[in-house]
Amino acid sequence: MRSGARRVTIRDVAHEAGVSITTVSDALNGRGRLADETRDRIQEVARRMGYRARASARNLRGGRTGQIALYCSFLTEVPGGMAGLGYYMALAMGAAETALAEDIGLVLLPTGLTPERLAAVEVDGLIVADPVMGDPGVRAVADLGLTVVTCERDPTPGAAHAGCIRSDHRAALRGLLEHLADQGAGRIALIAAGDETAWTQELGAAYDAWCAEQGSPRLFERVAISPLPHFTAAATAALLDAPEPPDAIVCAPDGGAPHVLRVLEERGLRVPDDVLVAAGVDGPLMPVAMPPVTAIDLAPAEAGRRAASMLAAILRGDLEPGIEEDLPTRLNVRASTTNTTTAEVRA
Amino acid sequence: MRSGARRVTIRDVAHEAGVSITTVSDALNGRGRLADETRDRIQEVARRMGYRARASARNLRGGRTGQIALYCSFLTEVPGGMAGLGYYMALAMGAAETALAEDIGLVLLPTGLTPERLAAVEVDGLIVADPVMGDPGVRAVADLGLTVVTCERDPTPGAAHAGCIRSDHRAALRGLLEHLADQGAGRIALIAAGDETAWTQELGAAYDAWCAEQGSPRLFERVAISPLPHFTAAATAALLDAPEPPDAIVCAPDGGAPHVLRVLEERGLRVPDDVLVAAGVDGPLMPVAMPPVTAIDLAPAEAGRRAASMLAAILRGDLEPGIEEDLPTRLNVRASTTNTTTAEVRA
DNA sequence: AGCAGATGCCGAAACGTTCCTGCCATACTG
DNA sequence: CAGTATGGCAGGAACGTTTCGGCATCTGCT
Repeated sequence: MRSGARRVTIRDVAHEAGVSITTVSDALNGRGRLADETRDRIQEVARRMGYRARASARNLRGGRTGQIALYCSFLTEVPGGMAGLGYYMALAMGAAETALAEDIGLVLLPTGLTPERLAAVEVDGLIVADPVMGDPGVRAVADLGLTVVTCERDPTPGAAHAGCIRSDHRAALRGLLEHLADQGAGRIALIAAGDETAWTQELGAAYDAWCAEQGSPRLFERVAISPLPHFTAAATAALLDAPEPPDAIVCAPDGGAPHVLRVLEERGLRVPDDVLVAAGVDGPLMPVAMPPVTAIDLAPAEAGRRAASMLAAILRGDLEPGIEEDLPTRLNVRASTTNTTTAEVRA
Repeated sequence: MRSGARRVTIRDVAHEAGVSITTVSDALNGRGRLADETRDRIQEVARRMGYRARASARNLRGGRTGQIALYCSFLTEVPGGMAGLGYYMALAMGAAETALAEDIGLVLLPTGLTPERLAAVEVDGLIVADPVMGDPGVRAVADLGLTVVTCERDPTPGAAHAGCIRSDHRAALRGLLEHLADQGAGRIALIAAGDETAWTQELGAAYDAWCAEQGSPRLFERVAISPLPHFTAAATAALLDAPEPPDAIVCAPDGGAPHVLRVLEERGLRVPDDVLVAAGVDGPLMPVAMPPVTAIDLAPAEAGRRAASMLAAILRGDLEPGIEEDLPTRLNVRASTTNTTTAEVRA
């Protein structure tokens, strides 16, 4: 407990090094005109004394806050706010990791924040995960002039943010559909949430394109995201009760696939023998389901890392606003869509 | 985009109200000696102008940061860092919500932080979720004099923090064991992680006490937390292969129960008819497993809220350090431990 | 009237940075 | 050799807030 030891300030360093405060600041921040020898010496002294610039002073002077926030837009749509938690936690951890490495704090914004409350948060920028079309909170912070980087495009008409990390979900779904077709499926059904996010929109578009191209039937069920178990089960039942039921079911929403499995089991249908099942979002549930479920790995931690990195670069001025970055996804093939092997395969 | 509009400062309010800066500060913070009429008038002016004290200035002056951090100690033990994500996300959201209501930002600390890096984070206090015995990061911040509130006690010998939110896991496990006994189980096995956290320690102690008291056999398997699927399956197999296998299995680690179910299914054992199964941590997986799994609801969101609230109160000086608060848990009984009904029951 | 204490408000320092400006050398130019 | 550029550093204002101490004015009391 050496809390009595007063924190070392820039003044202490200047005194110790026998130079002025200005010189110390310039030396540490790489500004000004200094002799290399002086710069090195001051950096050494600062390191030895354990000096760290105080964030509040720097921010006060610079008009910044040194903080970015993470706002999970899609989560607010869920009354309980508790769907896809694993996905968002992974994203948050990735973002926190990268932000901290840049000396930026990642503050977590809870779900269900009013736009006013959201606008009152003191941050330099915002990462919006899965922006929902027309989210009033996102609009509020954008109107405020806050720098925003989204994970997935903002489907709101006219919305333009500083940056975006996105994946090619059309290609990803297409890859999955091709895999299912390879395994012999001809009547592939898709269960997806409404079209509030770019992700769900792209899935729907890719599915429609595939059906048109292959001349295969369009077996598409939209489900509300909450309560997921009930709606997913109902959608599955509806698909199975149709005159010509599917021989493969892709369940897009995070955590929905187990409910599909349950309904199939109740009806005595075997997976993958009678029906193939795949999930749109990989997560801890998928490899442990019975059978393990083929799923698209959206790499949420990497998305968080890249979003934080991009936001930091834009705030620093190293990157022009208005950019997009592509994040590759991966198809994790598991037993639910293959009977030749139960081992996990990378595709 | 009215980012051009300069932010309104205390000086603007003072000028508008025709008083000094000091008077405005006193009026808004409830300090100083002011006529009630003056105080009300200034507050009204400030409200009308949309004034909010700038955090960095306040913090610079006050020597605070206005931030608290959340550190998930148990997560660092997992190489992938990805176990129990749902639990921690719920906790984080609860904490963020309450912190923000107190005008405190909750900054998320990523897993795998070195103690030095952790100590360099600028915050007034720290919430440590599930402190692991001897966590060097926790020790580092405690030595620094940071105020720490833990969720669950810190099992490290000699560790004493400012506050603690804890649940009576002995009673909770005892309640579960009694429920299982009521359902006819006589040979109840426990699968739990090592004894690094207070939670796992209490579970072990409660289980031992129960066995001794009931004279029932002690069927206790400790599993490493990662990779959970493999170890849980192995532990289940070991229990079943014993000369006298259990008729009920309690799987404590978050997300472990489905693996128990899988092994049972592979062996042709029916749940709950042949073996009862229960989980130590409720979560989104449990109600959707096949069959739905009875589990102890640890109320992580509420734990987060209370921890943030307690930490804020201590930092404010409204609460003496050294307190503990009890958080009740709830047993969610589901089909995996009852054949009379499949509906979820509250106990 | 004179004095003590209470009441109501204000001036200015301080928190720790960053950065604009200025000063003094020295080197270079014509 | 005067004039000018440039390298190397320091002074000090500014960021917006809190807070200590102080200055009036007013009230009540002797």
